[in-house]
Amino acid sequence: MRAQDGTLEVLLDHGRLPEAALRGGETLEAALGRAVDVSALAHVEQLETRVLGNGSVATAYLGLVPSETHLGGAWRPAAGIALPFVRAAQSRLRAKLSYTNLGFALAPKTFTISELREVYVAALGHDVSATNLQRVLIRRGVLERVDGRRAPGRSGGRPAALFRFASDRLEVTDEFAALRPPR
Amino acid sequence: MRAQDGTLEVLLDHGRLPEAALRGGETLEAALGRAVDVSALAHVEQLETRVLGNGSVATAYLGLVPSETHLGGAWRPAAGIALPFVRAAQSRLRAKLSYTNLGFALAPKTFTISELREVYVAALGHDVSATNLQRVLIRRGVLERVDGRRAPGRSGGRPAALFRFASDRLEVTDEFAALRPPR
DNA sequence: TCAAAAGTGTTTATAATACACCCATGG
DNA sequence: CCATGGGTGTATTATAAACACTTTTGA
Repeated sequence: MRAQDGTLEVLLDHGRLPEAALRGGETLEAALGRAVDVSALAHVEQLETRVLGNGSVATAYLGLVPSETHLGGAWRPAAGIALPFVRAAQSRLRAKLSYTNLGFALAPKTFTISELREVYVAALGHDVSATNLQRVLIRRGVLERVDGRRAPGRSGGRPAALFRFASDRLEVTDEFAALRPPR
Repeated sequence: MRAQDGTLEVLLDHGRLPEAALRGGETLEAALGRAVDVSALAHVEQLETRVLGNGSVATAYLGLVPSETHLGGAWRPAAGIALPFVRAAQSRLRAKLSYTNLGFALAPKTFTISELREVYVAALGHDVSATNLQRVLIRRGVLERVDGRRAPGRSGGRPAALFRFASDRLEVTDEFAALRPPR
């Protein structure tokens, strides 16, 4: 999946999810490597395994492509795809954006808060305040300032500060609000 | 897994996790039914699928047994078991207790807050305040009062009110504290 | 009447949202 | 100098932990 122009998209192959058959002795990840170009994926995680109608067993993965990475193929808006695996991927993504640093896998290396906001809006499917997004992620230590500023467009405006994710590996940045251990 | 006498336990079969081979065309759940008595499980969910050393593919499930349900076999404290599947199950359980009503699958049908506290302590691995546990779960609508009280023991004390879980199916009762949609 | 266990009232802490206002730039 | 987009300061809200205190029982 990727967040492009405010929309969450899925890469399809002839109208289906990309797939590859498991060869004997091989790891699941090795088979995944034949289905997609994993070098383009900033994050991969396993979803559900199910027995399909034809009796074969399928294990689905969620792979995330940063918006600056080019990965050719038929990208389609995730909202229009009713496959259970795609639903599962969307809901997993939405949840993890809330309590981990997973945004790193969708955003470019450096970005303005406005650009990051657009990524979160695409993935979460609801509006996000740039002001609060910045403060939450800074407080959690997920975002870092980067030198320089983005020049404003033709219509003016204050130049935007640049940020990056402090880590490019999945980290749980926040415990759940409820039932945390006593001090 | 089950929470028994303040300890989280795993059911083993000859020192291993119970397992069954998948027969052609069969669902994964059907195979699961040959590995364990699923009628004793109040909740089942899939964990990870991995290729084992011998080249076979294994899909692990987490099944929860209420503490009042008798399910014979070799129950062992989960803390002493280093298997990756068991670790994954524990951490999944801990997380879901925080933001869902999953406690219904470990607790008896009706219980006092003290008894429920013991279940949560076993599963979470840290102390839990009965006072706050009650208030959080009541506020969320997860717990309901039940008529009657539990008589105190020999040493006296106020009789405890009885409660039950409002639902016996998994429900997400609380959004994550962060990044929730605007009103 | 005292110890034990259960439960309530109230304060405190934390972390998010909401919103008014200030800053920097292009035309 | 004003429209535009970026950013900060501060108030409000939500939710849970902490803790003092009250209730109800057995002996």
